[in-house]
Amino acid sequence: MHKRFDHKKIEQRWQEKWKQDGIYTVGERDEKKEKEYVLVEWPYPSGNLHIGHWHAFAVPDIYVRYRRMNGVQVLYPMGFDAFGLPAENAAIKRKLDPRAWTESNMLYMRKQLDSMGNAFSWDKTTSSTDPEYYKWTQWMFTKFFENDIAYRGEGVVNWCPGCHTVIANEQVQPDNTCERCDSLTEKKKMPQWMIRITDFADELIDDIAPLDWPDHIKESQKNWIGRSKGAEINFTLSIGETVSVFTTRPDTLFGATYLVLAPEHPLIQTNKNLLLNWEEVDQYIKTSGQKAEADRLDGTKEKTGVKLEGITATNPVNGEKIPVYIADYVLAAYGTGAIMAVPAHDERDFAFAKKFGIPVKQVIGKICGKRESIDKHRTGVYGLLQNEKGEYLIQHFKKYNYHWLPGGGLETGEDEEECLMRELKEETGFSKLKNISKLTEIFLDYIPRAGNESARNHSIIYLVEVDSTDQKATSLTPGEIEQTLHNEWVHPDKIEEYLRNTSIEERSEFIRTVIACAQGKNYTGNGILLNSGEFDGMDSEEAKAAITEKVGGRMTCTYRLRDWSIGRQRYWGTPIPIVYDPQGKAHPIPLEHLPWKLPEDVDFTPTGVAPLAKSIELKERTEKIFGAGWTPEVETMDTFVDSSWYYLRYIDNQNTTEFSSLEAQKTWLPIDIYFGGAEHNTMHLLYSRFWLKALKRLGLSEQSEPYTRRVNRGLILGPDGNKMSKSKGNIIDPDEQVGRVGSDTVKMYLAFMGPYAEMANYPWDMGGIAGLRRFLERVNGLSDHLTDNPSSEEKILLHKTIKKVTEDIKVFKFNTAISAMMIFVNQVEKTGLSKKSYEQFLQLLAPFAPHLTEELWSQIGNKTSIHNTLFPTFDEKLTLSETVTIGVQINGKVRGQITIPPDASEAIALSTLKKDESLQQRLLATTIQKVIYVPGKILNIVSKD
RNA sequence: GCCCGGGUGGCGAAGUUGGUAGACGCGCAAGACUUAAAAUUUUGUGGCCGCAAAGGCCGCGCGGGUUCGAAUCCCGCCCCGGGUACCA
Repeated sequence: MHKRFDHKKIEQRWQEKWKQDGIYTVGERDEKKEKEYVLVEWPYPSGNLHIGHWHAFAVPDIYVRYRRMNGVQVLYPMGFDAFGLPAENAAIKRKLDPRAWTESNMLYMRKQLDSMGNAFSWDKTTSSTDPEYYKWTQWMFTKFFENDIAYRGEGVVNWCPGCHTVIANEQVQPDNTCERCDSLTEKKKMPQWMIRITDFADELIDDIAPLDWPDHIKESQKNWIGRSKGAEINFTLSIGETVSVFTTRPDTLFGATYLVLAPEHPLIQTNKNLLLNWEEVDQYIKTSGQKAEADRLDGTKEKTGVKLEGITATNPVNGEKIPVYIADYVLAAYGTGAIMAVPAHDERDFAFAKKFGIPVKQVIGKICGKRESIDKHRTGVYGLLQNEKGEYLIQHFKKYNYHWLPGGGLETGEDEEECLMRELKEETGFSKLKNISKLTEIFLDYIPRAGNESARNHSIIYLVEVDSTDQKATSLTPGEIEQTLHNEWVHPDKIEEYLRNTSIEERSEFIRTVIACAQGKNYTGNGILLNSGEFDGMDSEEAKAAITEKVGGRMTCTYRLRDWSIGRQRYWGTPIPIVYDPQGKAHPIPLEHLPWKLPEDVDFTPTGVAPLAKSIELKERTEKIFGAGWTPEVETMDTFVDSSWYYLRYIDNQNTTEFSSLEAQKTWLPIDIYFGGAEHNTMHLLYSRFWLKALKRLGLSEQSEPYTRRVNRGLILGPDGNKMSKSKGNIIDPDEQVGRVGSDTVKMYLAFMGPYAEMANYPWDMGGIAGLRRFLERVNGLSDHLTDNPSSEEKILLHKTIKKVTEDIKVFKFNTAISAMMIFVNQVEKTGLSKKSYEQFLQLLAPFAPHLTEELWSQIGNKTSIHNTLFPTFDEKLTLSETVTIGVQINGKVRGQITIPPDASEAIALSTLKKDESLQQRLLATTIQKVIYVPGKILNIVSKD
């Protein structure tokens, strides 16, 4: 029965009681219990909790409470990531003190967080802006500095010439202008505080494997680091300099037809006097300097570049003189900032070479490679043309697409081979073809035909020998090479062996490659070397090392990952704890002077000078402590630094002598589950993983991976299906919702929207939340259905429900857990339930609706909290069904159903089937050919009319 | 562009070691209660054909394939979202 309740009163009563009794206080580690560290990403105190915060914190609380009720000591801390740009912007715009603004926000948001009624471990809280926190951020930085993990280097920034300052990527508009003053911004190299994360790149990749993370997150991390193995090879320039290039494909060195330097490459500036077209080059450097990296790498845009007139390079492997270009598709920060370009085997080089008329030289051949669309050339005939050297050229003959279909090709009196030979000659222009023979045939596809039937089609590969006197077969002109670029000559023994030993799938793959070739794409895979002197016939992989060795290069790895630039010319951040002596040398600030506090006498209006440089107090403080002429570092740290170690502070937040004791780390780490948004899957996760590894290297931690498990959640959208934003006016205010329907309802609605660990988008639905409120009101009325004569069905249903809820919580499918409880309530409202079942049901619901269940729990006379009871368990025997209804299919179409025991034999299934009249009628009309019976799943009768 | 996700009724979704597609909730429709409305409650509810029942056909972004059987596996596309190194 539906029964309204006063959620405000209930929530207030129990939140106060819980606080009073401290039931969620973690305190010391209780060794009698299992531990679980559940972490959620700490919020930025923007001023108001939004509904996304509820989704992020209230829903995992279900899991936390479930684990608590399993007797686990759960750590579920919360704090604030409170440094950052918004506070500073508020300060500039509204003339507020960033600290005052931030602290009042935190105070208010703390109240809002309390309204969730979560089992937060508030006794372990911390905040990045607390001097007792950033003291340790600074201290760790000084340790990194002393151990060469942090260093003064060069980084690329967005420079706004109008504001005379560095601006964030976010402040750069799509047309590369500054959002504040509309000046055209540029990329500028500046001295920067850097962290040597690249030193840890291998560990960061290799240690991912054992983690219990979704594969796609591991994948993005690996891709972000982007380790590629390759070689560094030196090319000598005609001006006497040497350029080192990085290539992942040293095996293609014979195919290098030009060299490309990044526009920022240092050799260009040092040799500008030798360039015959310096003005043009200089102009190009300036233009590309304005482009965003993503634009430079955009494969759909036309490649740009400038030839360096007056310079050539020598290919070390064959002495060929090749031209040198600068082009912005080469990045200064990646590899050596210079590449050898092999247009035949790299798509970008190919596009560039085509545009600039540079020769294309093919040096790799292979049978299978990159997949391309097969829609246009689904089927047809493929010839392997064999030249006098005995090599094969794979050729796809489009003209014959329909040759083997009824009504195609054949002329009177011709057999298939004669027909093919005649048409091949017409198609290829080869006049002297001989000895055609069928080599293999491959099922490629079904192709639709007029009417309903489809024809299974063959693709057929013929071996066609080309007469050696046929000029065309032995010397293709450059134009023809361009045209049939990726029809590859392949060594004969390889191809025959390949075709003999491959599966249908691999042969299909082969055909697809052939099709790709016919479409004029270039080939970027591995293969067998051609046109490569003494290396001809060698396998790509083998050739990589061999060629590198021959030219005196070295095998090496390079990473897409760059060192982490952490300096910010901003006020509201952790001050970088460095002072400079009168000679300008950097010194770390010793622990006794930490926290090195943010000065307060600072004007943050952007004037082109870092805000801290304007502080007289900071300057005086520095001189007072370190001596006359000493100056402070005026940059603050990237906020990603603050959030790289907060989980270490939570577990030892009162420690005044260490950032986090080894003992605390041993006790609580690693974090068992880290809930968070997909937006943090690459950078934050990588930075914080790095941080722990760096600490370990310095002996400050014994751990090497912080997060055992990572779970991403989806995104809550506005009721209109769009992302919530002020301008769209579709923001759902959680306070308003909680005031209207209560915290339990909001929490359960968020949990009910969809599976939690799924990165989907969920629009807010006002009707949907009303449904959850109704459910809770029915739960509130459930005590009216108590009966002294419970049925056995009721008990079975309860145990099935416990089982379902338990299993679903473990995999964060709170939506289906709730649905199971709804089914339970729907049923027992009709049939009644025992007091014992009622109690167990409340316990089952307690993690989802902590306030209401606590209230009802006390109403039936319990004196202690429901949240300190043990979660119900189920009896497996009671959850097993005696019968199951399965579908009956006839030729794969569902025609009825039968009810039989789950483990019934096929004979029983069939005899049951015979009792069903309408099914029996159908079967009598046909001849049964085959019976497929999967117990508990399906009975399928395959028959023929 | 590149990397990583997502796409199933009017809506949120269930169902994935291939086995009755649409549980549960919302919405909608009809009935009960009520002077009336709200609330509550009962029943129905993927689409099309059919008065109805029976039944049939079609349906999981699109196009193909494998299979006795495909939302699920394979191939090729389209659309939407997140990240892209100074937003956090």
